[in-house]
Amino acid sequence: MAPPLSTLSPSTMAVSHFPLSKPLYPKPTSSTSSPSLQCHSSISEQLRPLSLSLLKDTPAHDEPANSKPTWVNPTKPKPNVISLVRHRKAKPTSNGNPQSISLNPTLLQTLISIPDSDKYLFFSTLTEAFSFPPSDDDILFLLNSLYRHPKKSILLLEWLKESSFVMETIFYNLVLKSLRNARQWDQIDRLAHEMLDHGPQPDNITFSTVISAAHKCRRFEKAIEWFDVMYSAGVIPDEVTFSSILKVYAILGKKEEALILYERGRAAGWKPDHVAFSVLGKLFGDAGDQDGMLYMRDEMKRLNIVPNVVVYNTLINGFGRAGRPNIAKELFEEMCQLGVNPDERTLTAILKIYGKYKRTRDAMDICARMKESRWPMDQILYNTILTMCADLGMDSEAEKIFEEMKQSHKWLPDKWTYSVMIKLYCRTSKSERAWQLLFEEMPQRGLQPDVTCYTSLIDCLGKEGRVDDVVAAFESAMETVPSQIDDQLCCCLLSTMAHCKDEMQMKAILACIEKASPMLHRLICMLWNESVEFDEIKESFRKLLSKAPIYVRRPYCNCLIDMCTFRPGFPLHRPRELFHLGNIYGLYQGLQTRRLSEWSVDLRRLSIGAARAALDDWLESVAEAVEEREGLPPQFRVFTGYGLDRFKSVLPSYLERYLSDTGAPFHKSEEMTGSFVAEKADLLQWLQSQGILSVGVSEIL
DNA sequence: TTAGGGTTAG
Repeated sequence: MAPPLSTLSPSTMAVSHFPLSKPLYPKPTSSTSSPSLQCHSSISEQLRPLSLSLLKDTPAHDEPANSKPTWVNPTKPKPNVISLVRHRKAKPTSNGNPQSISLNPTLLQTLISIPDSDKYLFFSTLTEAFSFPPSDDDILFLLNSLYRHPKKSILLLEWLKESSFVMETIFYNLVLKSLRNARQWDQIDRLAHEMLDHGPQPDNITFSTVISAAHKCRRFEKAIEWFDVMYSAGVIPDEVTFSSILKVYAILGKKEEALILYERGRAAGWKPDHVAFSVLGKLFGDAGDQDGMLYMRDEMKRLNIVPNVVVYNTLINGFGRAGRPNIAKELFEEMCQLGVNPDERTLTAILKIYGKYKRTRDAMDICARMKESRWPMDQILYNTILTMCADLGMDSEAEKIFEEMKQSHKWLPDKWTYSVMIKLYCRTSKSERAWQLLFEEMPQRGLQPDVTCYTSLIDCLGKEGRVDDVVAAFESAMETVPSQIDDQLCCCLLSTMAHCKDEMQMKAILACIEKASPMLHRLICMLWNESVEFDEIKESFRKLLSKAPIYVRRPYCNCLIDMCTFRPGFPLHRPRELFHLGNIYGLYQGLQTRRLSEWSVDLRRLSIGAARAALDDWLESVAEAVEEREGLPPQFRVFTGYGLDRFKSVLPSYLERYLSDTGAPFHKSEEMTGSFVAEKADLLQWLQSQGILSVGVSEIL
């Protein structure tokens, strides 16, 4: 008998019944940061008692953790959360016509050529083709062949019903698959309900297909709904259905729900397979949750499951995303030692990580082994190697690979390749070459540049102060990829404004911004207007940020501060107002540090205007601390960073000049490159001389 | 596609 829905429904079994105020496994403290695959067994140990307390209404499960899963005795009560036996695929037998007739070879083509709307012709063609009831094999052949013709699949099903054929679940399942391929959710939902109401009885495959169809049609709520329906219909999901629904939880970021479902399955004796582990691995990896991934590894060890290539790929990607290149490397070497051959995706994952974390030696090692071991290659991997060279500053190697691709018959450069090369040339300020690739070579090869190509070029041209060329590149982007114009490109336009020489140039960029983002244009007009007050700016800025992706929010704020700092005409208080807003929205966390021996401000990752605002803000906070009679350290430090190339040295040079021009008593630190220090007495006296500090310094010193 | 589930690039 099916268990009551209230105890099994995933929507109720998760958060509503078991609110989790704490994570399911403990996070390591910041002092224990050494990455090791061996030291985390305690996580699962600590998870175990918690899981048992959560799972009171599941069948008793008193075996040791490392015993093999066991539900093999059919006299024991069947687990009611997950069926441990996978649904058996068996051909239907009820239509009593075991011998397949040889189908007219032209029948299929005839059926496909009939217009979808001509139901009469479709039916009469079928009736004519079969002088006696068709065999199940014939029907299955036709349904499989009509996979890419969903409307015809439905018509065939209707003809079978009208012909009083005994309908089998498998026929419906095949039609559902055809509809899933065509992403026709409403039809799928209708057909599945028809099965529930009138038969044939939906089985595990029906529900798995419906759930994965909801996933593919991005109707995630429907996937969860049908998982509930499955239990209420008395069909117990097996491991395939479990993986399908876990995948849906993963996409929705419902980590707790996924883990609780997983634990319930485990408590019922389920031994998850590679697919389930790769779904969980992706879930944890996307969340940057390394403890989750390590817990998963422990689980696999306990169950004596050696990860396959897909699980390794998932974990390597996940640890790369979580900022743990050493663990990713350990996993890669482990799989090679175990004889699990890396595939294209594995190599893509590990080389991406080595590029991102500047692991040149490791990257070269992999490239050498790729040649020796004849590891596989594909287009994405080829482009990833190119990206890696660019990330590692190996520009001449990147150019060599690019030229090889142009000569190649197999791995021709695509728009991704060009995007990498354009970015590389823009980074090294070779805007002419980037321009040539975008406007000449790509069209010659029939490649349509995407927005990232334009964004790289506009950013570079803007930094070089080539405003007319920025406008020309933007106009081209508006013409070719108008729907792709995004916040990142808007940011580059904003940043160009700070480099405008005159009002005419500024108006030209403003006109671009108006076309790209009317919302941003409105905010700029408000910032310009002295009579617009802080609260109005705040609301307009909030609207802009809330629709922008997270990674663009801080650059947006930086660029707006730069514009208000360096363009004449903006009210003088705007930069500090915007910096204050940036703080309110959490864009500038962790800039200031207070230790007993030293207070400091880190300006290294800010734009010039934002750095100036942050420095002024910090100096004021020091003055406030003095006025509040807080204990002060003997020394104060400003981190400005140091730049080796033209672009990276702009901020440190500016800040050095700014500190010097204001007469602030900061001098270059000898023991820490890229920072300036001041003694307490000198700084307080200067703060008082500038009117920033109102109390008398002699009282304090 | 051969009745159902998994992993790659700015």
